[in-house]
Amino acid sequence: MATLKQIAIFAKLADTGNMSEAANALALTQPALSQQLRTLETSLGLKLFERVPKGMQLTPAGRDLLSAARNVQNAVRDFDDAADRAAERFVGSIRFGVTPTLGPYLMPSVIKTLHRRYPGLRLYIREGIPDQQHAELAAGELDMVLSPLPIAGRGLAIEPLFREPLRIVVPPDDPLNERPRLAAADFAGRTFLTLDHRHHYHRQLETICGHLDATVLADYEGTSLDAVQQMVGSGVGLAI
Amino acid sequence: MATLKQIAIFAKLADTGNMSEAANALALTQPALSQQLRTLETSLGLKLFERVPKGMQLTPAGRDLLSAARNVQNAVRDFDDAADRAAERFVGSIRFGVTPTLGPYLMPSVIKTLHRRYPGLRLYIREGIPDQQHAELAAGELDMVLSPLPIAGRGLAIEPLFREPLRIVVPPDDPLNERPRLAAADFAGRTFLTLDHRHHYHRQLETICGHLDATVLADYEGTSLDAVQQMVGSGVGLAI
DNA sequence: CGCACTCATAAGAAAAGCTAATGGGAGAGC
DNA sequence: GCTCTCCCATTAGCTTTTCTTATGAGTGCG
Repeated sequence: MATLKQIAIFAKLADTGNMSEAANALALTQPALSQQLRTLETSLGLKLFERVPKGMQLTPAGRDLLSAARNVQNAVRDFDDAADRAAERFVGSIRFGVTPTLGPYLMPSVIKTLHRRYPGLRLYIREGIPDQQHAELAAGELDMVLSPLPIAGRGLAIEPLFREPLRIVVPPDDPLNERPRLAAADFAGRTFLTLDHRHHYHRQLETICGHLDATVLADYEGTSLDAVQQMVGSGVGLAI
Repeated sequence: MATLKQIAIFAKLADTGNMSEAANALALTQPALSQQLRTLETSLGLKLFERVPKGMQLTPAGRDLLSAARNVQNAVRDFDDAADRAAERFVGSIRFGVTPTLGPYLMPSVIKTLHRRYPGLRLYIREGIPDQQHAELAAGELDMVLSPLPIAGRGLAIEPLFREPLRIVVPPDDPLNERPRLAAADFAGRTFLTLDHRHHYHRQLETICGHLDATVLADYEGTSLDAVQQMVGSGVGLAI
């Protein structure tokens, strides 16, 4: 029997035409998505996608099924909405903590959507260090938090939203740009910029630099990724 | 996140108002259904049913959600139907083996439904002993089989449909009818009627009679449950 | 001819789900 | 008023499913 997850995978894959991309968008890994798709195709008894070298392409049968799949997703969304209304969630105020590494990029559209769908909702958004916000969450000073995983959750409801690959930021005149492919050794001795050291991001970076024989620049700890990127542009160091 | 199984449980429970009954109809046990319902109510953040002494009664919130739940089920059914059409299943002929213990009671409505929804389908129905039909299935002489579980499946696709409790059949003038409650010892020395000994049902009965210190009547092996019931009525023995 | 991008597969680990057994509470009947 | 009976809830252990990490294999491109 088809599951909701399989239907979500089917729909997202039809949108992206790319397994890895669809998997990231659904907070899964590519093999997990591959398996689920195979399970779905087997249980339906038909092939939904043609595997072409550059990705996945809907078969005629897949095209026929896609609208039915979206209908299912809409029906589920309506169900959830009805539950939200019945529980009278999304009225009153919600105190929402976001991390500076994600907030500036996601919140604008989130705020817009929430305002449109829940006019009775007042949203208080506060940026801050994840660890501190987790403490505030536990203390009841925040209602929810948008934060990088993993989180040590003690009684928290955690919902993975998506996965996102890390990328290295290199200034335009850097010799690394000449290299066709980068290996770990290429970064030996280089310096990386970071955010405030209490960020999850900072600890990740230290781990990575340990593997790379690179150092973390201690002088400056920015609070926004944009600032860090600017500094990379002026040649102070690299960033991730 | 709500799952399709939880939505099915919600809907069936609203129909029956009784957990055990809903569980049987969904081929589950009562605790499994109870857990899933609790998970659903928790994740929705609201109580769907009021637990009253005589069963489960929809709350106002539950009533609001019920139609949305049915919409989801309809959307899924449409999806499956679209898959069936795309795969061109249900055209041509299907050879369908049924066991005599289930066939006479289920097939009439099944046949009607299939004819209505798939006019292009020709259905050949054959009654027979489960073991023999399993062999025919493996040999490609049958396409599908309706049969009691469990089945030793070697490459078969098995779909549990429902659970059904066993009941004891006692003739009207039997002293057992006087007893308010029956214990295993009450059946010591009694005789039970059975079907053909190759039925799964027969083996079940032998196991049960072993526990009860009762005997299985060897003289007659009927082929239909109705016949057995008739014989119980004429005082030949008991049945299950 | 190797590189870079796909998706598929395998093995081990983690999580979810199920069953069987049991408990507890509220009516119904004697 | 007491017991019986019919509910649903809970627990513990097991089975099944699902995920992740690591790896393979095919195809177009420079």
